[in-house]
Order: sequence, then structure tokens, then C-alpha cells
Amino acid sequence: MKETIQIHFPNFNSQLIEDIEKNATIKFFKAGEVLMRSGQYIKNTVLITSGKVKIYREDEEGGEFFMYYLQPGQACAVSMICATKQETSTIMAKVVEDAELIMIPLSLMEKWMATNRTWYEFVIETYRNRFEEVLTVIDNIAFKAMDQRLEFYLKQHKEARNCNDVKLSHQEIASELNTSREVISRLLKKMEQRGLVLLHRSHITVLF
Amino acid sequence: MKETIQIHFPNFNSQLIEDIEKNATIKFFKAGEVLMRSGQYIKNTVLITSGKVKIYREDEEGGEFFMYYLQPGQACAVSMICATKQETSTIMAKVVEDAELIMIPLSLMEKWMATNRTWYEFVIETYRNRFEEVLTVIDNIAFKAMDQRLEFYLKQHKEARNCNDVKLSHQEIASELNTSREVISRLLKKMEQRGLVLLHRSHITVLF
DNA sequence: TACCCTCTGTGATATAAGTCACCGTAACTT
DNA sequence: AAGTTACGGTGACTTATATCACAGAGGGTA
Repeated sequence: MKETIQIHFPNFNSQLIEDIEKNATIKFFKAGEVLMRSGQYIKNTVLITSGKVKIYREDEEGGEFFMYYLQPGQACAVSMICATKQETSTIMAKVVEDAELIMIPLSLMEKWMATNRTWYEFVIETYRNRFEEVLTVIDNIAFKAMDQRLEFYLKQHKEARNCNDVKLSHQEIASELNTSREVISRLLKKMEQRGLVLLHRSHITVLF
Repeated sequence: MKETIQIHFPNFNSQLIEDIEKNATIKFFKAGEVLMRSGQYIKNTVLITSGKVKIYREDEEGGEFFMYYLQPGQACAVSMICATKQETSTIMAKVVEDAELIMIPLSLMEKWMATNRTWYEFVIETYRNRFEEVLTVIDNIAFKAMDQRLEFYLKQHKEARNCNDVKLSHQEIASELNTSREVISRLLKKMEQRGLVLLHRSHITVLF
């Protein structure tokens, strides 16, 4: 476990790694599992050591709006934020690639903020990055039309998975952008005509 | 100055208040002045002791999308976030009611995080609240149509100014929601017919 | 092979929102 | 009082997006 943490969180000092080993628990999730739901109480701060997690905002009618990916070496900012106040989650986190997660009880997360500099810096850095990320999300939905949002979405997925083949159906993409399948199908068709993508069944090759 | 700080930031301990008095500078801004632009370097963390500040996200074509208000007793989260990394601002802050601001050099802001518990808690709390706030913004633009967004917008303004009379022209509202004046005029007309508002020139009475 | 289910394509139509043109009026200026 | 400007109202039109209906193709399974 020590090596895994060192590799993904190289800035953690040895004291912190020791504390994590002693107190945190490891959990494994399969692709497709939901890690956290809106409205659930949060009992742990989550660090990711392998796999991929997608973070969504949900609405009352069950819409699932995609915001960003979490990668190995990162942490769920919302789990830190809510932890501080024993509050319920306002987001939904779904594992999309088998994942190994380190679960840190919130009392310790709080304690380490005061006692361990490397943890403190990691938490602050996490806040910063996620704040910037959600501001980028706002830019996209506030200022851009669906065709540009779709391009951005495909780029995000290509980069997060490190692979030009985005394995998603039009329906899935539509849900994550909160629009309808037909709209996505038509926009993708246009992108194909412009030479930006190749369309296959449940699978898009990104050429940009 | 000591009293002003105590009133608006009751959780700051005396050591912190003393440090602020010694090291921070006070600045006054008139309504309409821009406090911070996208792309500008941030040299201070900003605390508000009087007046109102509005925070916007800007796009390349000069669009100004309204996100939230800052009130006395609050701080600009983005100024804290950027401060940490000597980065440029990604938001625009406009004073809309004559304001008194405490400017804290970023080196001190950083130092106090480690040395003063009451400051640390205030900063974390600020991150938390603003993060929640931008997530609410995302909900609105991702899931709601313009009529609901307009209602929410009017409610925000009513509450922030503590006054049922929102003194804004249709054009100003349209810009802040990134739409056009005609759309706002028509939606407001419908709201008036439903008895939700009274329309005057450059001024709307909110009845809900 | 026959069947089934999911995925995709597409036409027709509906609705929300954006754009253009123009006008009347309130408020301000001098 | 006359001129000027910002503000708001509205009709006509365009465009983007949403919805409905249906058909054909791909891939799995009995």
C-alpha cells in the first residue's frame, strides 16, 4: 500500500503515508457502480489510486449532468467540503473504470489539516483545481452552443481515458449534456462530415 | 478599524485582528467600479466590510455572466485560490454598492493559514460556501429554462439588497443572464400577468 | 437461422430563444 | 420647450433545440 500511495501522491510525507496506512481503508469498486449519491451523508474523504470516476450534478427529475473526471492521484473535493460540516453530498460520483479508493474518516481529514503540511497543501490544491474546473463548466453551458459543448465533451473523454476511441452511445452522451439523443446524433453526423470524428456503434473515434 | 472587523468577522480572534490592522490596507470603491478583471494578477485577498460586490464570469466576446453576490463579512474565494499560486484571475468583480474592502497581501494570507486557526477556518468556510454557490449556478443553467432562471435571478437580487425593488434595466438583466433584452422583456411581462412582479422604468418590484 | 433488443438515422413538427425593425415614451440636457 | 437618449413593447422572422414517430442496421442469443 505504501508504494501505491507514494506513486500517486508523491508530495505526501512519510508521516502522512504512515497515518493513512494505519487509519484509512481501501475499497474496490467495479465500473458502473455509484460511489456517492446526492443527498447521502459523507463519512469519508476519497482518494483515488486507480481507475476513473466521473462526477455529476443531478436534478430533481433524475437528470445527470456531467462535470468532470477524477483520476488516480486526485481526491473528491466535494467529499472534503462536506466532510468539514457533516453535510450531505450535492453531487453524484460514478465509477467508470474499475477503481481502488482510499477512504479517510473525516475526523482524521480534519485533524491532519492542522498537523500535516503536505496534507494541507494537497487539500488546498484540490479545492483550487476543482473550483477552476467547475468555472470552466459554467463557461461551457453559459456561453457555448451544443455543438461546441459536444466537441469539448469528446475532448475531455479522449484525454481522460487517454484513448481516441470514446466508447459511449449517443444516448449516454445526450444524458450527460442534458439534451436529447437526436440532437447528439445530428451534431455528430455533422462533425463526421467535417472530418472530426468517425462514427461506429456505441463508439466514436475522435480525430482532433 | 478593530470594531469594523469584529462586527463583520466575529470569529476572528484578537491576534488575527491585530495582524490585520498592522498589515492590511483599506480601500474604498464606488458603485460601478471594477475591482478585478479576468486575466489580472491577484496581489491580495479581499475581505468586504461594507457595500456589495457582484462576481461574474467573462467570455472572449465580452459577455458578463453573473454568478453571485459578495456581502460584508465575506471574502472573495477566487482571490484566495489564485493567491496561493500567484495566478491570474478567472473572474470579474464589480462593486455595485459603495464598498469598503480590506486588502490582505497574499504572503500573509498564506502564513496565517498555518499560524491562526480562526483564519484557517474562515478560509475553508469561504471555499465551501463558494463551491456550493457555483454548483447552484450550474444547476440553474444546466437544468432550467430562462423563465425559471429569471425568477431565481430576481430572488437573488431581492435578497442580496434586502429590498423588493430591483433597480436594473431589462438590458442589464439580459446581459447578466447572457440572453437578449427582448427575451427578458417578454418573460417579465408574463411574470407581471401572473402577479409576480410590478414593472417600472429601470426598476422591478418583486412580489414573491 | 430466427428473434430480440439496442443503437442510429431521419423526417416532421413544436417550442424556446435569438435577431431585426420600428415605435412610443420617460427622463435628462440645455 | 425642444432635442436627445435610454428604456421598454411588440410584430415578424430565424435558428437552435426538443419531441414524436418510425425504420433499418448491428450484435447477441435461443
